[in-house]
Amino acid sequence: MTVGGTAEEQARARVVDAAEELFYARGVRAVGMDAVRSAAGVSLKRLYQLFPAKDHLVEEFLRRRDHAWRAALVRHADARPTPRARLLAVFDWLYEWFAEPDFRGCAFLNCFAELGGTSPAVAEAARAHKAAVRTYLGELTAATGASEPEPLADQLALLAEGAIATAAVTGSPEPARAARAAAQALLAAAGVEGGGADGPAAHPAGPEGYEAGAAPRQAPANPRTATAHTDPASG
Amino acid sequence: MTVGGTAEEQARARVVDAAEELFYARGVRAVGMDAVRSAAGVSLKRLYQLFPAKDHLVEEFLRRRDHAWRAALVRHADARPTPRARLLAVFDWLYEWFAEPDFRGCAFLNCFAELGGTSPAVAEAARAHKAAVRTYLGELTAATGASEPEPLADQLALLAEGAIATAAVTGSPEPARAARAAAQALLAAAGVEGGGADGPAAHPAGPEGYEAGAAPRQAPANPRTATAHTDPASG
DNA sequence: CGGAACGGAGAACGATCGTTCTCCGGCGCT
DNA sequence: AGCGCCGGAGAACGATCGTTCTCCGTTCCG
Repeated sequence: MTVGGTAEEQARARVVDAAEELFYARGVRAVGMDAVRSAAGVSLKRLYQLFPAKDHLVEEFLRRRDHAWRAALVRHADARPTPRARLLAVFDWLYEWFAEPDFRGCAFLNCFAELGGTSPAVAEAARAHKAAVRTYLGELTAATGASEPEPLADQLALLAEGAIATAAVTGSPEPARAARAAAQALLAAAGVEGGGADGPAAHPAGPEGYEAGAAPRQAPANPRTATAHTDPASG
Repeated sequence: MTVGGTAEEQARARVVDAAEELFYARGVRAVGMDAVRSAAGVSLKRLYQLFPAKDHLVEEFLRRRDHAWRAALVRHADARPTPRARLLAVFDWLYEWFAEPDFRGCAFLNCFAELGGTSPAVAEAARAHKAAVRTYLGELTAATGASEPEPLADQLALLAEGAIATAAVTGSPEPARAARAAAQALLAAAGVEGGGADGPAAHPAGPEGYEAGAAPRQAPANPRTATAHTDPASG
């Protein structure tokens, strides 16, 4: 990890990696700059050369997380052959994410809860992230040919959001299953039916049509702690 | 507000009122004990007599919020005549709550995000609150006579949870409407249909059958900042 | 009326945190 | 070799926070 690039880029990457892990696991305010420093293995002086204030580091953390998280989601979903399968794959991906041992909910929701009341920048980052995800779901929904895709996408977004929050507090990945089932019902009610089998609901990802090519691959989806499966990058 | 009871009880109530408002608006760690002290109008000495540590105050805040929030929800929903109307009324009540000017999401989710990673007590409080809400939705769902009430209740709970989170970050109460529509679709798919009109979806509460009697009224649902409507107690 | 217990106001203390500064060893250049 | 610069390690500083302590006016009881 963090190979290539100038020394400064490597240092930045290591710092943001460390910050991401610590901030996500314990919350922003519970993590001191010194903890980031020692986890990243840089000197305090260098840390402040790279990020003149903790706020900058937090914003960079959120920026990176947004890119990596959405890229991983898109990569997983866009590998499916049909629009309906892509939508349902979103919930399969959530299941994998929830099952990761260090899953602790949505980093944006967490930061919003902690800092959104006092930091407009964090509030805006959370809002932008959620809007981007909602936009992606809107595209997937429109592609299904549903009669009214926008309200349906709103509803599917709520299911995903609720699953994330519920999985976080309960510690169980099951909410992803329930959300998937609900999404299926809502799609059916909107006239979007699956061919025969519904694809893999019981286990992670099906073997059908990976590398379908449409994935934007916007961010490198950092290989830190690279997990075996398609790496939900824990956003 | 906070009339009756011994002086100690009044002081406790004022302190928890102040803490609730401050913790909810700004987050727990962003609020010092001194801010609670001056907002509650008690001396620091008395504050520490009542709550020997900040953790105790946080836990009391969550305990009170859980009771008040669920009591307000139950009071609103149980006033409706049919099980199906009660379930949908949950989302109407969410709409009213989201529309309150100082709404900032679910206090339990916020505290979990901020402290759940380091405080097992807070994590457990959040888990218990969500479980209690889910149980209530389960009862309402079972009363509709739906064929498989438990999975359906899971899905409805996800919709409510997602609506709360989405309303918090977007600042709009609309997610409650989207969640209500989705709930209606899921109920219909489960064979639970409304008689004719769906009851009041466009505006707060219908005038039908208040004081239906089944409301547990477990907590006084503190009258602080008493809003005009049925007081969703901002949980 | 005297004194003792009590409560309020806020200073004080120790810890932590974000941020800056100092010191020092190593490296390149002449 | 001698000199100067850069980066690392970590001490230091000021602010804030949770918690405790001190001081002082009031009040209640004999």
